[in-house]
Amino acid sequence: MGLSQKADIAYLALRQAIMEQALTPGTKLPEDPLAEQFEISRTLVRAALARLASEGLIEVGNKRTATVAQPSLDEARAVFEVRRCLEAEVVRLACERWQSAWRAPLEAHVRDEQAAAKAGQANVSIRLAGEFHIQLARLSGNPLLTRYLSEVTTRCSLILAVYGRPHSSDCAVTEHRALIDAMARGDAAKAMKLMAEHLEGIEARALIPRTVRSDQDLGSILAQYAQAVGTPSR
Amino acid sequence: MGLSQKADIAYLALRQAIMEQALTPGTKLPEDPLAEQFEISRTLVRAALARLASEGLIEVGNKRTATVAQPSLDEARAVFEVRRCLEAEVVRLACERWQSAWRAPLEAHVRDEQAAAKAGQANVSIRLAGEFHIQLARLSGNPLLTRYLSEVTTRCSLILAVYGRPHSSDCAVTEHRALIDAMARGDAAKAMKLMAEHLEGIEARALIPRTVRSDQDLGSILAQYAQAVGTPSR
DNA sequence: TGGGATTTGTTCGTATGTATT
DNA sequence: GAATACATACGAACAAATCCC
Repeated sequence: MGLSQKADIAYLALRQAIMEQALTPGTKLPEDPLAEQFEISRTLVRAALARLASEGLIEVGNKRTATVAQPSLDEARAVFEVRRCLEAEVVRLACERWQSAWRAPLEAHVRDEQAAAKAGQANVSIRLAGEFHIQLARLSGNPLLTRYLSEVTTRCSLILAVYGRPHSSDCAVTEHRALIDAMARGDAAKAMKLMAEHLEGIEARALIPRTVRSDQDLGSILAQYAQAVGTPSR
Repeated sequence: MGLSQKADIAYLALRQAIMEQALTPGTKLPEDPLAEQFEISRTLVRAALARLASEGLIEVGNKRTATVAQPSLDEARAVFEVRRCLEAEVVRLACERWQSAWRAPLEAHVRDEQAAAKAGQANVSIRLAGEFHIQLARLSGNPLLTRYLSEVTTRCSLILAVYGRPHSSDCAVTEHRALIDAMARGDAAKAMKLMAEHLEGIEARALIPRTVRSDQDLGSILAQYAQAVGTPSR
């Protein structure tokens, strides 16, 4: 929204690359290479970068080359705090408005997560885990809530890239299954409790500092994300 | 943030004009007049508009002139739903981290609200009422929570412009005072209850449809907002 | 319906600031 | 520490689409 078609592709590709930790925190994102990679002008690149910056995924400003953000511990805690609050509301609303037809697609998603985990595709696994929560948010029927949750979820992926254990699969698949069960039973209290514990687990795993890599080869990384980033998330 | 100094001024001025309902929903915002008004180029105007659009305050896209947004009833309900959730968290955290030094500034703000209300300055009154909630959010110590709450609060002002009673002062001053008292006493439960009722009242007043005006004179309206929009809100 | 004026989308060139040798 | 190279910020101009009469 607000971005043109082509700029949207660049935005989505970069966003997904960051989510999957293909672009690690600290990586520089110069406008010219990005423009060439996506075959758009710098103007559109700037629009995409501006949006990523507004969502806290990259750091820009003052004639400095944009870089993938490296959230501080304080920022990380703030993001998790807001996420707990939003996820609780999501679960509450999803339970309240639950429809039996919702169960199958959620379970299918969890199966995908499991498949990715078994296949050892850590990056895909991380992305799918995040998307599960976004799927849930959609069930709330509230587009704004969905947008906010989408933002904090993506930032959590980034935080895990900085502070999390390498290859720790973001969410335990079994916890997602338990959540679905509780919601399908209409047990809102249980579902909210499960979600709270689930997030607690993620946050605990996320607060183990480790060293960061930097300065990778942009072209080879983005090539695979440039094409067919799928349907816009909203 | 992300916007240059001059673009920031345009953003803040437009935002405040929308908050104070000086620019009513449906008003067109052509880029050229704005550029002239703020003495910046269209590039910077576009940056400011993009940000306003991302916050749901204006509608853009599809080669159409940007207009002040006219939230639908569904959107309005969604915004209030998220606001209830965020405000509850704000109050909870503000109580948890309460410091006695916070009381005086809050009470000073409420006095300003009262003065504006007595002076019959409906627009200033609406803005101050919104800013009280943003002040509260800052006390949570969570910048992300503050940003989100700031966004929904501003959108609520817009919603009141579309659906609210004319000149209904957004928040009853006495309710703000009661809220401060409860927090100062450390009575989190009471404070959260007061906030919930307070928001309920606002939402109830906001859901009375009325006709909308449109197409006003941009120049004369923006002239007063262009200068000294004060310090950036974050 | 059609045509002209207006307005947006986009590109590209220049100036300015930063980082590095 | 100064100079060079590089990347970004900004603005002017062009083309395409829309709106209005």
